[in-house]
Amino acid sequence: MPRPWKRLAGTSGPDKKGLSGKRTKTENSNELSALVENSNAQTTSDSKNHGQNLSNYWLMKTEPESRLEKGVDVKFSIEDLKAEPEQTACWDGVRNYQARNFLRAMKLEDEAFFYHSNCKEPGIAGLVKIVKEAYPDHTQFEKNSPHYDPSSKKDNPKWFMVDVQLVRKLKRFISLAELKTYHQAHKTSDGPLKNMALFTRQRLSIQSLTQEEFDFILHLEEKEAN
DNA sequence: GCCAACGTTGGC
DNA sequence: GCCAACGTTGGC
Repeated sequence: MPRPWKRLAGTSGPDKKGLSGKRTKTENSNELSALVENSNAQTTSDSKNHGQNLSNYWLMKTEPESRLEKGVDVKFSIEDLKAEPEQTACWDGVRNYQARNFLRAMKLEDEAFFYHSNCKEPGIAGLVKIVKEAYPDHTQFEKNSPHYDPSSKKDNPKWFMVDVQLVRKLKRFISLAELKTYHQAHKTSDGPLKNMALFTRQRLSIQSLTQEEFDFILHLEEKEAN
């Protein structure tokens, strides 16, 4: 899959409109995954939201260090997001169906962890929220974009993006190494991170989290780093 | 529709 | 920079 990064919001004026997410407190992520996972559905199956207002939780990977792809720097760190107008950016460049389907399942105000990948210190740097639901990713039509997709047609776009806004940086950086320690421990203790997608769906750039996973990770910022 | 070859992701 | 994991492609 393509990279997760995104790039500026400038090109796409974020707007807001709204709705709320859903999520039942049971296995959400699993059921959500089941709904969303492999379908290539094109139409925006308008949200399967039974009128609940439960939120979904996500993890979105981005590369905080410079790397050129087709001559274009794909770097996008939490500091880059912070520097954007309204601290908002569009999340372009996702070129994997499963990740795309998650993007399309995101609802306004859903929260996501902002994850730094492919870098010196991988891990969760901050919290963002969805401020614009899925709409076509314009970079798929741009020949000079590293994410140009000649097979995608304007009247039937393949790839989508959302806009995210910084909520805040976490009080401390939560490294992949730390999360992995918990993941390993939880596999035997039946703890909240035992099935975390970061470890079980290694290469997925957009992942969904259960409420338990989200809450557990968020509470880690209050503790000392291991 | 199988599956080998190939390309990408991303930690280390 | 290496390379394991795993998604995608395309021949058959």
